[in-house]
Amino acid sequence: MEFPHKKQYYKQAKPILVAVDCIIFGFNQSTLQLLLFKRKIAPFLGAWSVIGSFVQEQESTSDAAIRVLQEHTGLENIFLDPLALYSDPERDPGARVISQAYFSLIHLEDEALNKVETHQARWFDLKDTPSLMLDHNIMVQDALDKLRTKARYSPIGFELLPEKFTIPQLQLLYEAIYQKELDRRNFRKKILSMGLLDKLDEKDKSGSRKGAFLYQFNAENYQKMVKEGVDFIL
Amino acid sequence: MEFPHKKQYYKQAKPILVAVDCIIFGFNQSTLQLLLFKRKIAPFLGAWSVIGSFVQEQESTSDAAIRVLQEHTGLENIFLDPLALYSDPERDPGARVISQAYFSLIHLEDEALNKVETHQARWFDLKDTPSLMLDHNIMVQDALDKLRTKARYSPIGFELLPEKFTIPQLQLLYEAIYQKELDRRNFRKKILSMGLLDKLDEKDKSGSRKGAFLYQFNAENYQKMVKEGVDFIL
DNA sequence: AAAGGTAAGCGTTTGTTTTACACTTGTAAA
DNA sequence: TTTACAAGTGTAAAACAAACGCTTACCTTT
Repeated sequence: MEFPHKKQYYKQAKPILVAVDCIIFGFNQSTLQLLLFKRKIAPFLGAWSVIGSFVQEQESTSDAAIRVLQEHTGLENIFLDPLALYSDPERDPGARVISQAYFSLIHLEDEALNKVETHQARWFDLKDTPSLMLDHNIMVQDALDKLRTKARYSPIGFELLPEKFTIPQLQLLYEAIYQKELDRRNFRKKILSMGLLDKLDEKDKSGSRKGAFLYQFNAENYQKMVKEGVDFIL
Repeated sequence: MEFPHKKQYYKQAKPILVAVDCIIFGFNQSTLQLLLFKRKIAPFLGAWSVIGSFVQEQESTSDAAIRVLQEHTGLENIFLDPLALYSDPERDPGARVISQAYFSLIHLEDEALNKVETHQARWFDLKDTPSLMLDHNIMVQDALDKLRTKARYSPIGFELLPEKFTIPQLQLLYEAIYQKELDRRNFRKKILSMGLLDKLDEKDKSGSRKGAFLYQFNAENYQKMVKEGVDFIL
């Protein structure tokens, strides 16, 4: 079916500015980090905010989110999860703007750290986050809630760690997400029983004299589990 | 802070038409039902679609969803859960329109049934759903997936049943959602152990000679559970 | 008035998962 | 070669889930 004259339909409706905002979490040693940058346009010029942009005419909101992440941080191939649409008519005093928020988790390796810093973005320890403009504080809180929920039924941890990681590292991450301590032995047992980790021959000795074996996430098995509808509750 | 001249900001950005669509599920005896209506504007005049509308200048998307549900069905005080934002530039050949979908569950009592039918909307058995316009088929599928997921960690069942209901009724509902049979005795045990049901003195004798006791959902206990972070996995 | 049929409701047994906690191992530094 | 310390293994008790047999209430049929 062809619609050569798009403009003829929906004349009575009033268009609205649409933006995307990305709440990006990273994990470093034992703390969650949040990616922020200094706003470059008025109003709120110079205020801290999460990374965002307006949605252009020929892109979906997820395309826009991918684009803006690339523009502001140089990062690519990052998985973005829709968080919520923020649409209060009064949320932005600059204009009627609705914003689709996305959230994402990334490996905090040296590369990611450096790329980001050369693009006017900055990592903050989640506990030292400055006050953000507009409703961005709420977005971050919502993203945290969603992160915790999501961590219960999806192997989210692996998105936040480097390709090779140790079990104690993985545990620290879950402890940071849930904000509570877990039993070392039970954690190991449970996570290994899922069959999602491939043990490597290498050890990481940065954490102890003995050193801890490195593991890799087995994405193939994970796909199988998802297909079979298996739960991933930690 | 005052911004008397809203128009001066964000000049470079291009506004987009924003719509809401509501995927409304009901439950009747033992089958899930879907609320649809015949579209009244071009393009796709006369096609079956879920209930929707454009978002107006001074309302949030959730306000718009509540409004449109009221306008099309006469129903009020319905809980609407955000589903997803559909933003593909090509999704509507009539214009660039993005749509925030909501989904909701309602009690299928006589009142709701009748109200709806006098407002040009119609209930379909989920299995007999006609093909829908645009991406509405996808929305319905996404809503179903979300319904199943949500049913795992939230006492969603109670939204779909009348105020007073029997345990066998509740079980039929869960069986319709999960599409599989559950053990009568274990279901009863588990659901009662949660402390979310208040037993009444009345019986409903429509289903059997013996009759089944009616129960009510205890919203207060549920709030407590949510606050304490307890899971509700069925 | 008694017998029969049927869904509602209750309890027990068995197997699995979670929790709690004690002990052993490997390695760099003293 | 001893020490310190995180990494890693094992096990018993408790809680939970799955499977399934039996009893109860009440209408219908005879």
